[in-house]
Amino acid sequence: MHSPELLKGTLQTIILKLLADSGKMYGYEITQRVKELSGGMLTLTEGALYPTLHKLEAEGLLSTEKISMGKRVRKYYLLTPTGTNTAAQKIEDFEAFIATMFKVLQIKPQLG
Amino acid sequence: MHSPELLKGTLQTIILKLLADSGKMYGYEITQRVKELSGGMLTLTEGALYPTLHKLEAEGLLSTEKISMGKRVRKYYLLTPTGTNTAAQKIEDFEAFIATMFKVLQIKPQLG
DNA sequence: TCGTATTACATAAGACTCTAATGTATTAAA
DNA sequence: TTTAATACATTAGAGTCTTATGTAATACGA
Repeated sequence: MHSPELLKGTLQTIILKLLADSGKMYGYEITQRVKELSGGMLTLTEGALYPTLHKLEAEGLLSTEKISMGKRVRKYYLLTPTGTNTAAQKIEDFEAFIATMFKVLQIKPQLG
Repeated sequence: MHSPELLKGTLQTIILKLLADSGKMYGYEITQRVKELSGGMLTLTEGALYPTLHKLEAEGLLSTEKISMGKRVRKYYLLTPTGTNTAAQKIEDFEAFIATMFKVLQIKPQLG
């Protein structure tokens, strides 16, 4: 991203939405999915991702499953019922934020 | 705003765009204009606004004019040529950010 | 088979941006 | 006359990120 500051506050929303859509994902998978969906415009750094995943788990929004892949252990994250509600709420908040920003900046959403 | 974290990174964009549209404004006027345009959803705190104005001035994006209103002194901020360019760039960055977020979140802009 | 890239987890220091609190002073309105 | 609004400003602290670093398994090409 040209303006990484804009990303602030959106990381939790992104994680929760991806998990809501995909059921369960592990950390590295999330970074790859974001890169793919954004067409390479957005890259999640591990220093941001893992602390956020741990925080969301500590808050009861996510639960984890460890799956052994040979000698390697993958840690899958899943939404809890609370996490599912929060995911929906975060999406709404984001949409409201965008609508407000369009008003304040007096610009219109671009389609396509 | 329900999610004040989302505002992070957008303050400079808001200030520069308002000045681009209005020619010149003073700090308090900016807070009122944002409140008005957002329908009360967004309130700029002075602790965020003034340091940002000073920073933008120090970076050469804004210049100032002090106007005496009786015993009170208003400090008007204006875009420099560089500031005008940066304002346009920040709007573009914001629009690109929104487009990317819609892709990543797999949602669509709401019209109206 | 040896080195490099990728996969996969994680932490820590520091930067940056904001909120909340506080401060000063003028002016308008009740 | 006292409260609200106007108008400037600073500071401590919180929160969220980037950058750097670390460990280790696996895949791939030379």
